[in-house]
Formats: sequence, structure tokens, C-alpha cells
Amino acid sequence: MSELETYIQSYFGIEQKEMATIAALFKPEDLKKGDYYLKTGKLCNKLSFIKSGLLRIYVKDENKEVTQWISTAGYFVTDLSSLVFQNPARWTIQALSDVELYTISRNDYNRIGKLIPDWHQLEKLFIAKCFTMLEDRIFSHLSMSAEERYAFFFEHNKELFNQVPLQYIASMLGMTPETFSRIRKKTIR
Amino acid sequence: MSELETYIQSYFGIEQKEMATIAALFKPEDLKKGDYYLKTGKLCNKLSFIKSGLLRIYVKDENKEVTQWISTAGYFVTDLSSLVFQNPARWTIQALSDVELYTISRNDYNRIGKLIPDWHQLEKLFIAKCFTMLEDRIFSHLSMSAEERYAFFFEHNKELFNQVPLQYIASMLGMTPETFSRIRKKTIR
DNA sequence: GCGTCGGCTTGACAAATATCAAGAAATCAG
DNA sequence: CTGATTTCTTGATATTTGTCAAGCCGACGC
Repeated sequence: MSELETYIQSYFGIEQKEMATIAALFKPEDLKKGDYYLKTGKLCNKLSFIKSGLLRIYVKDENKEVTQWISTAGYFVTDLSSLVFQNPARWTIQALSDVELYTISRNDYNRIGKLIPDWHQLEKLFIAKCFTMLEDRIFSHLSMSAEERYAFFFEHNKELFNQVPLQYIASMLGMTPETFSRIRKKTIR
Repeated sequence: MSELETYIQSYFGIEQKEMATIAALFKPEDLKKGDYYLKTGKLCNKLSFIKSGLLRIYVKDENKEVTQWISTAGYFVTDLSSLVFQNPARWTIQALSDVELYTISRNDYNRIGKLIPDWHQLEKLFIAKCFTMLEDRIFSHLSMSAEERYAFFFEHNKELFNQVPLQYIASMLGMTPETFSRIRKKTIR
């Protein structure tokens, strides 16, 4: 479980001993390509660190699917609103490849705060960071064209482009697959 | 200062005694129409509850201004990234009208955690809620046309439409004033 | 009351993006 | 390897949205 420990340690700057306490609450969980981690409307009662693989977070809107995000190894995945407030999950989360996770249940997750003094503070910082990233993303929709959003995303996520169906990236950038394809052609490859 | 107490109490469910402790850290602050609460690049070392008035959160992008949000009475305003991580402020925040605030400094804000046991937990919940609202907003850009975003926003924020220059609402919905005006004409008024 | 100014609207037109349909390319199962 | 299926590309066209320019309207200072 060293990736998880390394990650949490580097991100949260937690002591070795406390780190072990937290890490012990995460259990390995494997998904096959196509398996669902979560479906819209269910309760999301877990949080997972992605050891390997890719997951797509999306929602069916009328008869279209809208991809909200693609989560990759080294990051966490959950439906925050459902995990924290026990609302019905907004997102469906599906494995785009075989996936290895370290998963913690909501119960165990909520216990961390009692085990580790500073936990809620760290948690707050983590969510604040996520909030800031969403602000940037909204800004990209207010100020950039499809082509600019493509260029920016490509610059920062080259690896993703040969690992997942491009239509999903198109959707999460807010454009159709056709527009995505045309922009892609214009860009040096 | 009762609005503030009422708000915090209803939102965070804090005890009367603790409530008084927190509220005492907020100081009244008044802004005239046009005054700046914060400028891009500065440090934001405060958080404010809006007692009355309206503030526009925006950023100059090249030679255009992009309005990120308009904050109204009964809500908080700050630059979260700057407040929490002491990054240079991303946003400029300007009073759209005369404004009455209750403002807490970063120092005092950070002390709350030591005064009130559950504070970081509550804070986390609050930010998580904000995060969820941004997710919705991103979703609106992935799945809705300008006209749909207009209709949705109008439905939920009718009051705002006769209080602020419409060009700012247009910008925060991601369209030009002209498009906004044309959509507006089509809609029943 | 009058001019000025900011903000809104309108029209003509251009550019960006979506839609629909077809076919090519890649991927997958057997 | 081969056929089936999914994904990507391309073209033709429609729709949405943006740009530019002009005019209008209401608020405000004087």
C-alpha cells in the first residue's frame, strides 16, 4: 500500500505513525473494465484512492451521457456530495480499464477525525484545493473557446489521450466528438 | 449583528455560547459603491458575511473582464484560495452598491478552530457544499446551451436581474451581452 | 432642461460549434 | 485471422453564438 501512504504523506504531511493508522483503514478493491464503482441515485458510502487504472465520472442527461471527469491513478475518487451529505449520488462512476483501488468506507472515514487530531483541518485544505480547481475549470468555460480548452487540457494531460475514448474527453471539455476531432486535426500531432 | 448569528447558527447548528464567541470576531466593514474589497494579485486575508449589498467577483483576462460570480446579502465572500493557502488573489472583488459587511481577519478566522471543538468539521462541510455547487455549475456548461443556462439562472435568481448591470450576469453565464439581450427578448417577461 | 455617459438593444454579418449521415479505422471476441 | 462492434473522421449543412457598429434610453450632474 505504499503508493497510498506516499501520497497521503506527501499531500497531508502526516506523521509516519498516524499515517499507518489511516492507511490500515483502506482495503484493496479491484474492478474489471466496465464495472461500476457507483451509479447515479445510489448512496456513495466510500472513498477510494486509485492505485492503477482509469474511471469515468458521468451522468445520463436525457439520452446523452455527459462526462464530468476522468479520474486517474494517484488521485482519489468518490461522489463528495453523497459521501459527505448522504445525498443520492449525482454521478455514475465506471471503470474504463481494470482498476486497483484502496477503498475506505464512510464509517471508517468518519472515524479518522477521532484518531488523528488535525484531520478535519487537513481534510478542509484538501477540499479547498479541489474547490479551487473547479473554479479554474468554470473560468475556462467563461473565457476560453473549445479550441483553447482543448489546447490547455492537452498540454496538461497528454497521457490521457491514448488511454481513453476521445469522445469522453470531448464531453468533459464541453464539445461534441466531431468538434473535438476537427480541432485535433488542426493541432500538430 | 443578528443576521450573521442567525445565519451561522442555522447553517452550522452551533450552540448559542459558541456562536457568540465566533460572532465577536467579525467586525463591521462598509464599502461604497465602486470600492474594491480585493484586487487580483493581492493577498486576501479576510472573510466577510454580506449584511447588505452586492459584490462582483471578476478578473481581467487580456482586455476583457470575466465575471465569475455576484455575491449577495446573506452569503459569505472571500478568495478561498488566497485566504486558505495565501496564494495571490485570483479575483478582483468590487462593490456593485453600497455594502455592509461583517468581516473577520485571517488570523481571527484561524483561531476559531482552537475556540470551537467541531469547527474544522463544520468548515469542511461548508466548503464541501460550495464544491458541490461548483460541480453543478460546470455541469451546466457541459450540458446546457446559453439559452438554457439563462432560463435556469433566471428561474433561481429573478431578484438579481433588476439590481445589477445585466452584462455582468451575461458574463458569469458565459455569453456576450448581445446574446444575453436576445435571449432575454425571446423569453416571456 | 440639456448634454453626457453607461448600459441595453438591434441589425447585418462572421465565426464557432452542432447535427446528421456516411464511411474509415481501430478494437475486440471468438 | 476474421467478422462484429465501437470509435473516430469527414463532409455537407444548420444552428448557435460572437463581433462590430449604430442607435436608443434612462440616470445623473450641472
